[in-house]
Order: sequence, then C-alpha cells, then structure tokens
Amino acid sequence: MTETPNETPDIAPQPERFNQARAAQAMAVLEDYAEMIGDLMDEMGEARITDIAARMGVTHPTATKAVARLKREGLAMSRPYRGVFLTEAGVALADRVRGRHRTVVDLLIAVGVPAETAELDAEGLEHYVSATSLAAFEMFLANSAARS
Amino acid sequence: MTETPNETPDIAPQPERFNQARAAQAMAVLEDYAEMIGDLMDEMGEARITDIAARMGVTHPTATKAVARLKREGLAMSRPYRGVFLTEAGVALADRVRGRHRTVVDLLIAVGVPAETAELDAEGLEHYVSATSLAAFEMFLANSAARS
DNA sequence: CGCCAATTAAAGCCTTGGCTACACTTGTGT
DNA sequence: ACACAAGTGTAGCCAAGGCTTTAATTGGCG
Repeated sequence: MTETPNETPDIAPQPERFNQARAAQAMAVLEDYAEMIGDLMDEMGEARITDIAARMGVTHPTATKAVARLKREGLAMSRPYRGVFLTEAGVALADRVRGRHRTVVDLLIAVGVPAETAELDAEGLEHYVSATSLAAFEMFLANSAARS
Repeated sequence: MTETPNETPDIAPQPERFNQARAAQAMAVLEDYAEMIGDLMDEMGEARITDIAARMGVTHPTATKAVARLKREGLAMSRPYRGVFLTEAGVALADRVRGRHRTVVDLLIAVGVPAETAELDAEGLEHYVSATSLAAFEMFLANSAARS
C-alpha cells in the first residue's frame, strides 16, 4: 500500500486533518453561544432567550435549541421561563473563547489586516486556532510590542 | 427600540458577522472537495469517487453526495460509473483555494507556528480568511521576505 | 464467455442548526 | 382581577453532511 507496485501514484489518504477541522466545527457554535451568554450575563445580569437570539441573529427556537445543547454539555443551566446561566465550565469556556478572540484579532491587525476586517474574520477564524498556534500568536504579539 | 426608555442597557443585535461566518462555513466543505478533486486530477488524470472518499476521510456515499452538491453548484461534472471532473468554475475554485491555503500556511509559519501545526490549522482556518485579509497576508509575507 | 470482486449508486437514518407556526406562561396594566 | 402583550416553549419542516446497508454496474480473469 505504501509501496505502490508500479505506476499508480498511490492515494495516501490522510484524513486526520479533515477530521480535526470537522471536530472544531462541531464546537464552534457552542463556543459562540457560550461567549454570548457570558457577555449578556455581564452586561445585564442575566441572559434571556430573546436577547441571545437577537444577538446571534437567529430566531428564538434556534436559540432555545442551542441552549438545550449547552445544557446537555453541562455548560449552561436554565429553568422554564427563566433566564439562562452558565455553569462553571461554561464560564471557563466563555472566558477562554473571549481571550482567544482578542488574540486572533490582535494578530490579524499586527500583520496588517484592517481592524474592521480583523473583527469580522476573527469570528469565523477563531474556532480553528489550536492551542499551539494561539501560543505562537501571543509570542509574536509580545515580540512585536517589545520591538516597536 | 434603538433608544431604550431608561435603564436597560439595550441589546444592540449585530448578527451580520455571524451570518457571514455561517455563509463561509456553508462553502467550506465544497471548497475542500473541489481542491481534492483538483489534486487527484493533477496526480492521476482523473478523480474516482473511492479516491475522493479515502482522501477526505469519509465513506463513499458521503463523497457521492458531496459530488452531487458540486454538480448542483456547477463546479463538477460526472457520468454514472465514470470519474468526476471539475468544470472551469470548479478548476478556478480549486486553484483559488490552493493558493489561499498556501498563503495561510506561510503566514502561520511566519508568525512562529510550527510547520506541522500550521498545516493542520490552515485546513480549518483557510475558509474564513476574507480576500481583504488574504491580501494583507501576502503583503506581510512579501515584507518579511524583503526584510530578512 | 461467464463469473466475481471492486466500484459506484441508492435508500434510509442520525445530528446539527436553521426556519415557521402555534401553544402556553408570565406578569403588567387597567 | 383579568386580559393581553411579550417572552418561552414545542412541534414539525428543511438542507447539509455524516453514516450503514443494500443494489447495481463494470471490468478483469479464469
């Protein structure tokens, strides 16, 4: 298999990369919702389904379903007709996501992306930045700051 | 609505960013498949469903469905039990994706991400890099090269 | 020539993440 | 006290993108 018999240039399937990307994607939406709920809790003391939906640009049933998923993952809690709250794990996730978002935006700006575009692109980008890359970004930013 | 009556800190829903991210996500898988088919056509002269599936790390039925979507979008052509071919639009897309992938990897490496991680992360990242950011990346890389 | 293995296709199921439409609480205002 | 608006919840639909299972086609080989 690795040594092809004669002429066919072998296929070399290495799907791990795609699997990793797909796994990251599965987490992405949850991360966005968790971050949003964290923001709302900070700003308003509680997160209402309607507010979450408005911020995320979806309808309330969609927000409800997302919250259900968050609850299933142990990231949020809620009782019927009451607000939504993050668990400790949810708060931790939200904080982590927020920090990563900031770092990604800063890095984009540091390499010359206009601030507005940086914000926009970071929203999609951030979910695919591994811990390793994030650390590299921080290092780079620290060096840039020092060198400036 | 925009002017809240008294104390509530207003919700300020700006969902466009998320919508953009979601739109990009919709395209991501198609881009991957188009790129892969392009690779296979270059390497082997044609792209077989089985090879596509193996490379992408999915089962053949999944690859078949993806090809169907590509055909629906006018990016690929195929006849039953024959290979899959990209249309002109498909080739253009594949080329664009390949170029962008390379730029993203190079940029990650340039800011200090290990090459291996860069490849891995780029796979997920690349679909969310806007044209504006991509141009900034290229500029940054050109400057880095010149400065070194 | 005919058969069998490999390839492709088809059908049906699952989850996610959208949606609309409709039902039910809540709680506020008269 | 009660009605009604706003906020939630529930049900059911859709498309995408996975999967497994089953059927059909191709093509090579005895």
